[in-house]
Amino acid sequence: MGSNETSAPSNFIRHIIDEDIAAGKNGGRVATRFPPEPNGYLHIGHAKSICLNFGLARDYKGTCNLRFDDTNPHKENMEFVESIQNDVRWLGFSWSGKVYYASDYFEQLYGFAVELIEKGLAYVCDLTAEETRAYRGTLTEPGRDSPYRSRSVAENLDLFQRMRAGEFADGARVLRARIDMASPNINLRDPTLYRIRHGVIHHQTGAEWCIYPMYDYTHPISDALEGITHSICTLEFEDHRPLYDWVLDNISVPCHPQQIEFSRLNLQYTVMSKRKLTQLVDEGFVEGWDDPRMPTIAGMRRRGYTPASVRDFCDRIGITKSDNTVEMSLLENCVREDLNVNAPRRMAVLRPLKVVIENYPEDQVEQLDCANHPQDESMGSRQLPFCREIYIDAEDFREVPPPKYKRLVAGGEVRLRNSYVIRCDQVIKNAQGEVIELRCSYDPATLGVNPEGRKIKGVIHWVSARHAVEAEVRLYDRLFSVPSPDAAAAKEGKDYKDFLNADSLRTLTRCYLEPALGEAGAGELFQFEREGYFCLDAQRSANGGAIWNRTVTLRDSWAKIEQQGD
RNA sequence: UGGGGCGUAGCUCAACUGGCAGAGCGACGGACUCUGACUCCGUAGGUUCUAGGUUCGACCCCUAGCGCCCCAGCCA
Repeated sequence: MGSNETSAPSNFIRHIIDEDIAAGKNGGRVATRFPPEPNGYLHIGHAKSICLNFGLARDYKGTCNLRFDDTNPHKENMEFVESIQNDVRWLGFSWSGKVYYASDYFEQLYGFAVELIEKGLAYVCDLTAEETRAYRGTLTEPGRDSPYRSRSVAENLDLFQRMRAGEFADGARVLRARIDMASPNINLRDPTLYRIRHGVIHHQTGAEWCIYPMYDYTHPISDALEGITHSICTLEFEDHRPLYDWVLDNISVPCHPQQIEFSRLNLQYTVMSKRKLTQLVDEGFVEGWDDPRMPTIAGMRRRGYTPASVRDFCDRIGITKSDNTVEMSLLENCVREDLNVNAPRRMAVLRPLKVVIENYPEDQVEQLDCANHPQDESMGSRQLPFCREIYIDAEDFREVPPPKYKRLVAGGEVRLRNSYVIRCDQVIKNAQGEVIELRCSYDPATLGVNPEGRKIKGVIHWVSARHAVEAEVRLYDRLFSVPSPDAAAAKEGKDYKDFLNADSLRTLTRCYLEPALGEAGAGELFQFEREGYFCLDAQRSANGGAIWNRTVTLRDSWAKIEQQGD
């Protein structure tokens, strides 16, 4: 849990709630709900909604229900039901009471439909889907009444009962609200309330029903039945609010929740629609819903994001009604800020270059005591073996250094982090002229102290070649090569998948880690000094070795300097 | 050419409902440093979508435009 779990920043929804409380509305009670459909994994956009709804309950001493909006069994399943609960819990929230399902209300929903029929406000319509569309009219032209609109109450009651009894085939009839086919709001042109779906096994209700209620009908009633006070959803449902209110105004429910809409989150260099994420998974563009490149909660967890960092992010982006696309750097800042404080330091060499310290005794090994965190003594220390052969990162040596380079160069000196100062005496190359090994010498007087009379500017990380543990390291980059894949696709007449970043995953094998990392457990996070933050994957590599996922790099001002030099 | 929304710094959001337009992130510069990290200090960046109007005074109120998003599932 985060260190400073205060209440979230204010926003227009909190203003509304403040006013409601001041006015004594709902007896000062605040009840929200998070209503996902179990047809996919939760993503960072859902996290925004979760933090909002559960955060409201937390800050106003109210309640927040977890309710599955499970009215379309064709697309839903238990894997999603379970992953969603998992992800909400992981984010650090607990729902009030039991887990709710819209399907819990199927019987009541049916009863309210009968009530609407009896009031002459709903009718069974025999139009096909195509005919219904044709009768609906267009954005600029009104629709026409269905020929079945004026059926008698008795006939509607009989037909609806027989729909439930399974007498009619899929698509043969639907139950529709009787509102206004000429409404400028298309959602009010006699929307469908129930459709027939034979042969699907619902994950909660099995084969009990062959008619299923629609979202627009189910949602307001579920909210009212649960005594929700503020029903918060995203902007695209704004047009549906009159229908939400119409349903509640015309049936006998105990209360009338207020629907409030806010804008969904867009994040640069990724996509957020469940349809697209499903496609990336199903068509194998990523390894699964929890692929660390995915903007899913499961993916971010596997990548090494912490719950606190995700919550912090959600607090910082705010809640408004404006369309928005948040920069990836904000998300990255949130993880770095958390991990900088909480992740123990370790050393790992990702692109090994052998270094032999020729003046160090062949059979000697020193155990160096190293702080686990430079600013936090309470994190303790660990032993780090040092010997004659070590590995450094190939990037930390240049035969011909670029300007401002302050790592190891031929004939130059550098500080080995937590250890001695060494000087490069000889560069050994293979037949192709590639540097394959360095011969160095160390200054025994530089352990824990700076050398006399000269300033060593560079500090590089290293591991003992004799003691290192080997591992696979996966470096992740943005999933897409453009900030807004959807916009780019639309503009260039391509598919969003055409903008997938081919280098979003770089796998490094034969990386060498300091021995202490050999004892890490799955999910553990460390800062590999000078490289970034890394998380041990629960999976093992093909040869049974450890896999470390890079959560995020360290901020890298050298990369900028280097780029400017080019 | 219907209906519903939204326009404040590069990005995301504030601005006590009419009283000197701010913050976080990012960018740039510097200090410090056994992580080119962290931390610290500083700088730049605004016609508040535009044009009128009301007012002593407008991001806020009024009028007219402009731009962008959403809606024609028996999806949610």
